[in-house]
Amino acid sequence: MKEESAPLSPTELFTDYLIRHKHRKTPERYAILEKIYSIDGHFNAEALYELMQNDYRVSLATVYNTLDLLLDAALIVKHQFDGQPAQYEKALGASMHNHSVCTVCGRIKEFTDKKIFQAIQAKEFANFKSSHYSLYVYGVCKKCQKKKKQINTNL
Amino acid sequence: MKEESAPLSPTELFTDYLIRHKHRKTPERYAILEKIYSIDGHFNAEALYELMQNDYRVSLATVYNTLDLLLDAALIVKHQFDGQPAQYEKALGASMHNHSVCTVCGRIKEFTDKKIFQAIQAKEFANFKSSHYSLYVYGVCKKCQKKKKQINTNL
DNA sequence: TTTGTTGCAAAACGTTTGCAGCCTC
DNA sequence: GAGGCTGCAAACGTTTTGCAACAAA
Repeated sequence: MKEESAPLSPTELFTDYLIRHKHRKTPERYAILEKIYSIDGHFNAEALYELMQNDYRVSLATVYNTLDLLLDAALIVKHQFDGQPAQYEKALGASMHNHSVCTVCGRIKEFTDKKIFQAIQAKEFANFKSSHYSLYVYGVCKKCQKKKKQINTNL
Repeated sequence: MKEESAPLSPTELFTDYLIRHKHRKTPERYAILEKIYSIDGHFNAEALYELMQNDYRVSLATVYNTLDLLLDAALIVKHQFDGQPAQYEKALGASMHNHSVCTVCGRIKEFTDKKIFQAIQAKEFANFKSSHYSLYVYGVCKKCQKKKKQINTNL
């Protein structure tokens, strides 16, 4: 059985990145990466920091430092939803998805759409090498539609 | 000449919104709206505040307050690019555009694409009434591609 | 007259930074 | 052994808040 182009694990990719950029391979960094890849869905720096306290204790500063490295290594993705602190999620193993954001309650849901994906993938830039994208569709969720209707009726 | 469905001006729409939501029609709010609609492209709260000092003086708190109202009234759009303070832009009269963001230098450019636009417009949600969207394509701009190449070569 | 809005300054918040000691290389 | 990395706490910059005075309704 041939093994050409076996997919590299997040850890292997991170090691690769650290070596290439002449950064040190500290236990803190690997502990954070592992924790992140055990999380499904979004998380923020603070929440990750709290989670870490249970097993491998690291400072919040190191969490931020490592998140920056992982971002640069394209192992995680960062989202900045309105009033909230920055949200992160793993970049590997998760399906490519978009986000719908309720402008009233802030609720965020994920969705996928083949046509949208293809249209964006097909886009060619003259002076720009694109790597990934974030699409946020804003609107009002079902729950909040009711509330809004009341306001408009009461005018 | 018939005049059915004459397009309402930002000011008219704002008045409408304020009345509907039982908010007061203060001169500060209209001054801010007017200033915003005189700006082409992005701006942040601080920059808007500075600009206002020249004609109608308002406090920074009022700027933030009014930006929130205009956001809710869908008269402006808000963007949260990475390290930067929140960026705003008028929602009416501007062409629907997307943003490409260089992950190295942070440079942001606008672009339009009919197919992407149509694909997103066509998307139907089961429990969500969409109103607008933001698409951020991340990658590396030409200038920064050179720098990166150097790093990877030097490894 | 009532009460939402303003300006001001202080506080809050997420994130970054400076520095001494530590640990990878 | 040298220099990058860590933890800690203090600093930072943006945004929010509390409050007294003001003004729209």
